[in-house]
Order: sequence, then structure tokens, then C-alpha cells
Amino acid sequence: MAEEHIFVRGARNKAVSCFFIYTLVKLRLPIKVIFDIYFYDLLSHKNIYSGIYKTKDNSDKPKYYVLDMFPYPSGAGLHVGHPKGYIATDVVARMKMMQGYNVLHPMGWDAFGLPAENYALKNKVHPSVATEENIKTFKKQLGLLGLTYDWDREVNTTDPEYYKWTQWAFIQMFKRGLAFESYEPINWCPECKTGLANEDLENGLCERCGSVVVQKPMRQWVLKITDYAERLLNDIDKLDKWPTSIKEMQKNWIGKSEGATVKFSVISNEGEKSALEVFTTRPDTLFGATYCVIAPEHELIMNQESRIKNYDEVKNYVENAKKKTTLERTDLQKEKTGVEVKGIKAINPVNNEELPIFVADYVLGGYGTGAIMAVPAHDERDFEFAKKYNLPIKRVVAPHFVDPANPPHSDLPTTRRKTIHVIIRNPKDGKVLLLNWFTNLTPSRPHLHTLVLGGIEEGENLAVAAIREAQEETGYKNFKFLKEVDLEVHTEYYTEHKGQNRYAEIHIVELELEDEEREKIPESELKNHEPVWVEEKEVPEKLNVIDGPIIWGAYKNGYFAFTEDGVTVNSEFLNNLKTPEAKTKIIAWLEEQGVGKRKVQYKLRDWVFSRQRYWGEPIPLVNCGKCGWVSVPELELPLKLPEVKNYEPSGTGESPLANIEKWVNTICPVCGGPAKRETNTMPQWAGSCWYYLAYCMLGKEKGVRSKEKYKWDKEKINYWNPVDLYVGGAEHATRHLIYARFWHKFLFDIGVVANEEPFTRLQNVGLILAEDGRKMSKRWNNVINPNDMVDQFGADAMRLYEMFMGPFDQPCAWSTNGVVGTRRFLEKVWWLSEKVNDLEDNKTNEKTKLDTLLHQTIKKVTEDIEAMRYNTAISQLMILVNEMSKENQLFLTHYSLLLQLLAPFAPHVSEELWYELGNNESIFESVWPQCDNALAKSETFTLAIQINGKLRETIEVSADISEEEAKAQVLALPQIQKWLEDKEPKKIIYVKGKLISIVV
RNA sequence: GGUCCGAUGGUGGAACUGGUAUACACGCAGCACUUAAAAUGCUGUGCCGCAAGGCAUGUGGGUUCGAUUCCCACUCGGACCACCA
Repeated sequence: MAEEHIFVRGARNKAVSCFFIYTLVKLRLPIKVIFDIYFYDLLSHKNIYSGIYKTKDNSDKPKYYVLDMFPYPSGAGLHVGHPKGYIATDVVARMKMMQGYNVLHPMGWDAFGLPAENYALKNKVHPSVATEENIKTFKKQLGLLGLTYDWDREVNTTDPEYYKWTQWAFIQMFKRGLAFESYEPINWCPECKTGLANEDLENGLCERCGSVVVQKPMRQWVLKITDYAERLLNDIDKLDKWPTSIKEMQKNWIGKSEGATVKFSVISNEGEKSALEVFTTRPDTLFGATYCVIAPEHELIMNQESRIKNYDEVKNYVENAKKKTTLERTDLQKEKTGVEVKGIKAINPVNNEELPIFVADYVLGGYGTGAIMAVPAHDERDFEFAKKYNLPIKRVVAPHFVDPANPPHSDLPTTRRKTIHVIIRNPKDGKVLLLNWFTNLTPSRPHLHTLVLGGIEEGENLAVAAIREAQEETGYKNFKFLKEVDLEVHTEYYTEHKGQNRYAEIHIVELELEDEEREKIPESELKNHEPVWVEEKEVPEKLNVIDGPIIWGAYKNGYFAFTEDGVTVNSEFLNNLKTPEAKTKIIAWLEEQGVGKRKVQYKLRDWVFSRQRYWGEPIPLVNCGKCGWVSVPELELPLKLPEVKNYEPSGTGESPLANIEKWVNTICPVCGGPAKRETNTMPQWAGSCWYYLAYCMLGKEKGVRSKEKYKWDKEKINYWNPVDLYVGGAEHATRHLIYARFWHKFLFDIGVVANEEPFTRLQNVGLILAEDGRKMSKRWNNVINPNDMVDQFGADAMRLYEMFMGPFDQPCAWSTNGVVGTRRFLEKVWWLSEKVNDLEDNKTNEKTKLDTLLHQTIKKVTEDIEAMRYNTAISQLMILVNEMSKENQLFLTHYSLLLQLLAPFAPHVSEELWYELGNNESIFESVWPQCDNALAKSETFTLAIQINGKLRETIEVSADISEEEAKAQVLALPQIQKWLEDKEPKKIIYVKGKLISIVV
């Protein structure tokens, strides 16, 4: 009842505001007319809207479930940015309603959380009291906007009747081993005095309060979301109506990597053996491992005092690492540090090399096995560490290229040979000698430049080969060998001048020209290429072969960590295999030898599900000395949050609930013996994991009243789900949207929901920024309150503006001037009603220009709302209204169609005008207009005429003009003749319905 | 550093699978109504040029009869992730 009342008054008081009355008065209309316009339906039509926003669970109509991410009812109330998403779903809901769908569009409150609890701490009031107040404010604000929410289906996560089912799902997980107790060190926020999940961190800081988070080992409940990692990842591909950005973010967050574990044996100075297992995604580089690194938390250093020679040093390092905050540990500017663990060595299983073991905090305890094999040649972090501590770097992967300009011919055999590339420098002027290849030899590449290069002959060393090639190809006689560049490159290509496929194993040597003494270059060389001296800075540009940049880069900057795929070298039985094949082969070998196996690793961690705070769902478990952890019997649910005097968390890792002895001490539901309740509560994200199901569990049918408020009615749940359209902020990509997908998949597995994914289509709302381009915040004093906007311009103008301001999913700065614009538009629509002349209606069957525009508008608005391109839908409506304004009178049918198209955006004004036209039922009970394609089709179109790609003329032609006719008409035009200057057109391109392009 | 996205008038933005760049709105200017102002209506509004015309979609190249749209390189901005082996 209440909201119907608001609705009717909304139409009068808000959309048709005092401002409007003022206009009427100014126009000196008789007072009675003003009164009529303003109050008439309040007196007599109060009931025409009743019931249309009540959702029915049984209907012959197809269902449409449109959902908003429900808000946390904060004390600050809504600002103008919050309702953007709600307005958008409301537009869709209203259109779908008119299109004959049974629409569910509900709203609720995600009300557990720290702000309410902190408020309670400060003011000594129960969090539920403040929450209730805030909800009232929110509801009032939303009510002003004329949203279609069915408030009979309002949910609240803090309602015991609601969290009963949150607890129920937890118990199901517990029973299936998906919830387990853990003592791992976790993120601890000293300010909020609670443990946090990985998802609750922002750059190593607490997402709530911004405090520095520390690692603290403590007892906690953890949900095994990693069991679902593979399915959560794979099913992303099924979500074809989700934005790709969100899908990418989820993929990255789950972070699947495929690799292997490798067991290194560890041997102490005294000959004692143990093992060290590492995880690597590059088992193919095993021959290149030059040391191992373990995380400071690694068990190898615990209880090993006797074996580790420098135990004090190691212990000291580990202690320091523990003291570091997460922020310090992940600071990338920081240099890597570490300490060698002396007295023990790791044995590389593949070649029995003894490798030193380091402890360093660049290896994370919580990922993989907490230990790595370091391959500095092919990993940037290991490379950095190895450089710093002077550890050996052994290359085992060579970059591999296939020259795209001259790929090998598949019908020819390939000659493989060791090749030398020679960088020759003249010390006098610093120039570099390149070979310039003759164009007739390399027609596919007219300006080919290479280094001096050639094959290494049997028994030749690099220096000898380099000097020999340099002499032969350049004629200079005296060179000094400077160095070999530390890189081997493999390149495959086709030599045009020799007609062969080549596979070159390239070694790189630097020579210096000693003097200018020079012989004539042999004819055989000179017919292919000529040597040219090039300024050093021009080399990168000139050296235009596929392997040029990497070779020159290695020469200039020295060796770098080559982390890409390539070809394995220096690795015995793996030699000459490309990286993927090498991986397969080494994994097979490891498994055969029993020293390793294939392993898939995820970045996603298990979900730390305990909070040491008061305002959350109690975890429904009891601990019995005899039976261990036992779940609360389902019949006793909900396990209600007890009243407490002091909300202050102890900070010791116990929740405030621990102090309530009466509540804590209970009896074991299994053996009847004494037992203690779990005192941790659930995290804020728990309640939002299934709320979209709760809306479907609430429906109140006449005469059917269940004792339970929420009833797990599978029929109803399966009728409405999955959600057809889900709208909310992108910031939930890796939190709520992963948790909810996990929770839903679990519910699917236990057979209580029918589909595997909860949200069919997801749409992100772009943030509304303040007029100054910053985020709206009390801090900047730039918050705009929707209530003020509604008072000043009316709810419809505000709704319309938020939908018009830009693409829906993009951030956009607020502009109150923009609201003035949409307000003006609505007034134009209002005054158009004066021009409606129903007597003339339908008397003529002639198709008018307005018919065409109107039906084009129907098509565009329908498609645009469906695709959530509201800004262009509204601009089309504006075009239509501008056209209608030019007419002296309007047909009733035309004007009615306009109102129907406008209704989802501006429900108050449209409803009112609809009534003024003499309709007795709500505009939202009318049927959404259908586009008549025959009417939408234009009789003529503007043909553009281009000459040499430039627009020169446009002419209006009949829509069904033929190609020949069009060409003839165009060529006959004197303006066009002028451009052609008597020249014969080379080509005439005709694009139907668009243009003619003449090439002269 | 990685991944993704974006860059169009004074401003927010439009342009379907390559086909008339700047729709729609804001702002600005002029005119009408008014004693005046506001409101409203009409007209104009990318840049250079008297004009014919030329130049313009971050910068530089390429493909094409034709590129805001496709390809390559770069610059700037935003979002997310960030020592994940």
C-alpha cells in the first residue's frame, strides 16, 4: 500500500513538480484547469495501479528474473551514483512486464558487516538497531525513484530466518568435508582485530580500514573452494553473456598453472638424507637449475638445528621475514634477500648435481610446495637473485624463430648447421659493419641487412670461424677477437639465393677491426652482398631480420632471463625439443623415475571463513571432548546470535561471543556430553552467496502462510532461476561473484538447485563520479543526494539523465546541467499532449513520415533497452519528440506509442499522460509496441557520391533504385561531370542504400 | 612489471558486419516574446579560408576505391592483478 501511495504522489509531486505548477500559473491557465491536471487522479484513480508490482509465482507467462546487487545499508544513505544500476534494471523490468513476461525484480539488504558493528561499539546500541534505521532511509530514498521492487520479497541477511539457510549450507559443506579447521598463518588486521581472506586485501592492506595486514597463525574455519577451482575456471567459458573483462579477472584470480613437482633429495654434510619437493611450471629447464630456494616458513628449516651449520643466521632471517608485513614482503621495489642454508645440499635428480639451498622470502610459503628450483637463465626473479649473490646461470633454452619473411619451404629438406654471427666494430668511429644484401637475391625483402655471418666448419672454434668469415665477406684482414655474446639463438629460414631450408644454431661473437688493411673481396661473396659501415644507433633499425633485436639486445645489454618458449639445449636427452615437447618428455621421465609428477596449481586459496567479530552469522558447530567438532542439528537452526554486553573483539583471536558462557557451554548433540560452541562468525560475503535464491523462497500467496519465512521450495526456486540479468559493480568480480558461483555449484552438487551457474547474464554499472571528476565522497564534499535531484527536477528527469549520461558500463562525471536537459525533454513531451487530435485518428491510411520515424524508434528503443544501450535509446526518443514538435497535430495512436516507449524510463509522467489520454488501466499493463517493418522502411534515402574517396555530393533517391539507374543518375549530374573533367571513370563502386564511389 | 579496456568539438557522447565523422544532449552566440530578467521558441555552432576548397576521430606507418572502425609500432589515461616459480 505504502509504495502505491508514493507511486501516485510521485507522479504528481515529484515528476510534475512545483516548478511545473509554477509554469502553469505563469501561463495564466484558469485555476480549475491547473487543479484538474494536478490533482485529478489522486482523487479518483488511486487504485488503477494496485497489484501490478506484486510478483506471482505461478503464471502462464514466461519468467524474467532481473537482479540488482543488493546494497550494504550504510549510515551515509544513497548518493546519486548508487541508483544507476537500480534504475537500469527497473527500465528492463518495466519493458519486460509490458512485453508479457512474469518479472521478478526484488531488493534486499546485505546487512552484516563491520561498519554497523563499529557503530555499535562506539554508541553502545545493538547493530541491528542501526541497521534497521539505515534500511528505512534506503527504502525511502529508493521509493522516491519509482522502482518496481516487490517489497513483499525483501530479504535481509541479518534476519535469523534468513541466516538459518546460510548456516544450513555451511553444515552441508562441513558434513562433506568442504569446511575444515586450520591453523595456518592467515592475514590478520590488527585494526579490525579479525582474520581476513585473500580476497579482503587491497595491495596488502585491509580492504575495510586500510591498515597494514600481518601474518598470524590462528585457528580458523576454511572452505575448500579450491576443490571447485577447475570447475569455476572451466565454466567461465559457458558464461557467454558476461563481460569479458570480468571473466578475465576471474581466470587470473583462479590462476591455473600447469607444471610438475620435482623431488630433490637433500643430503647433509654428515650424509643424512631427506627430501625437498618443489613446484615448477618449467620442468623442461630442470638441467638449468643452479640452486634451490625455500620459503621462510618451510619445514626443512624447522627442527634441523643440528644439520644446519649457520642455524643462527638462518633463524635470524626467518624471524625477520615473519616480522615483515604483507606489504613489505610484496613491495616490488625491494631487492631480493636471502641466506644460504649451509650444511645441506639438494641433489638435482636429473644429473645428480649438488645445488646450494637458500631461504628467501621471494618464495611464498602458501603457494605450491613453498620451495622452488631456481633457473636463473629462464626466470626473472631467479635471475635477479643469482646476479645479486653471484650464483651460476646456466642456459638451457634457446630462443627459436621461424623467419616470417622467408619461411622454410615444406617440400624441401632442412640443413642444420652451427652458425656464427659476427658483430664487427671499428674502434675509431664506433661504427658497426653490416651486410647489405642485393635486392635481386632477396626480392621478398628489398632492404635486407644482416650481421656478417656464416657456417662454423668442422673443428673450428668460434673465434677462428668468426675471423675467417669476416675476412672472406668484408675483405678486411686484421681483426681482434673480443668476446662471445652469451646467447644461443635458433632460427629457421629459407635462403633465397641458395634455394635451401636452413636451421641455424647461431652463436654470436664480437670482433674489433685492428686496422684498415683490406684485400679485394672474393667475387663469390661480392655477388651476394656488400659490407656497409653503420652508426651504432642505426643498427636496430637496419638489422631487419627476425632474430636481429634479440641478438643485438643481448650484445648491448648482456644476458637477460629468457622466459619464453624456445628450444631446449645443454640438457642431454631433452636437447632440440621445443618447450612443450620437452615438458612432456621430462614429466614422463620424472614419473618413471618416481621423482616427480605432473601437477596443476591454482593461485586461488581456500576461503578463510572465520571472523573474530560479533556481527555475523554464528558458525553452527560445537566442539565435544569426545566427539570432536559436531554440527548443530538442522532442526535447531537458526542458531541465533546472542545478545551481548560488549561488542569489543578481544584481539586475541577470540570473538566477543567467547565471553558469553551461557551461550558457549552447551551439550553435544551426538553424545549429550558437555561441549563448547564455535565462537567465530562468518565473513560478510557469506550472506550474499545465495540471496538471489532467497527472493524466490519468500513469495506470499494468498491463503498460504508457512510458519517458516523462507522455505526451500525447489519448484519456486527452479521456476525463477537462473537469474536472467544481474547488474552491479565490477569491483565484485573476484569476491562476491566467485564466492556465489562456488556456493551455487555446491548447492547444485547436493541437488537443491537445478542449474550449475547462478547468473546467466551479467552487466556492469559504470561509476558516477562527482562533477569535479573525483569519486563522490564526504571527504571531498562533492556528494549529490538523489533526494535533492528528485525535489528539484523530478524522479523521471533524474532517471532519464542517469540513463542518458553515457554508456551504461562506463564511468562518467555527474552534471546537474544534464538533468536540466532531460527535464526540458519531459516538458516537451508533456506539451505535445496538447496537439493530440483523436478525431483525425485512423481516418487516413496514408503512411506519413512520422510513421516511419516512429517505427524506427520502436525498433531502436526495444533493441537498445535489451542491450542496455540506454543513452542511444533516449537520444532516439528525443529525435522523435523533436519531429513531433514540428507537427501541428498528432494522432492519438502516435502519441500513445511515444508514451509507451518512454514509460520504462519515465514511469510517472508517462503513466499520468497515459491516463489523460483516457486509458483506464496502467500504461504498464499495456502491450509493448511492435515495430511494423513495412512502416519503418523509408521511401527514399540519401545517396552519397564519392570521387576518389572524397564526398562530393549527396542526392535524394528512391529506396528501391537499381544500381544502373543510380549510376546513370549520378553520372548525369553536372556537378559530378565537373569533378570528372571529361576523364573516363576507372571504376564505379555501388553500395546499396548508401553510396556511389567513382575512381578516376 | 603483467592482463584487459579506452583516447572523437568547449563538455558528456553518437556512428550497425570498413561506406555521408561529430547524431542526441549540455554549453556558448544571435534573434523573437518581455519595461526587464527568467522561462520558452527559432537560428547558428569542429578548425583554416571572403570563397572555391582544404584540414580534422591521441601520434607515426600499413592494407583499401574508401579507415573512428582492420593490421603494426608508439604516447597518454583508466581498471584489475601483482615475487603465484
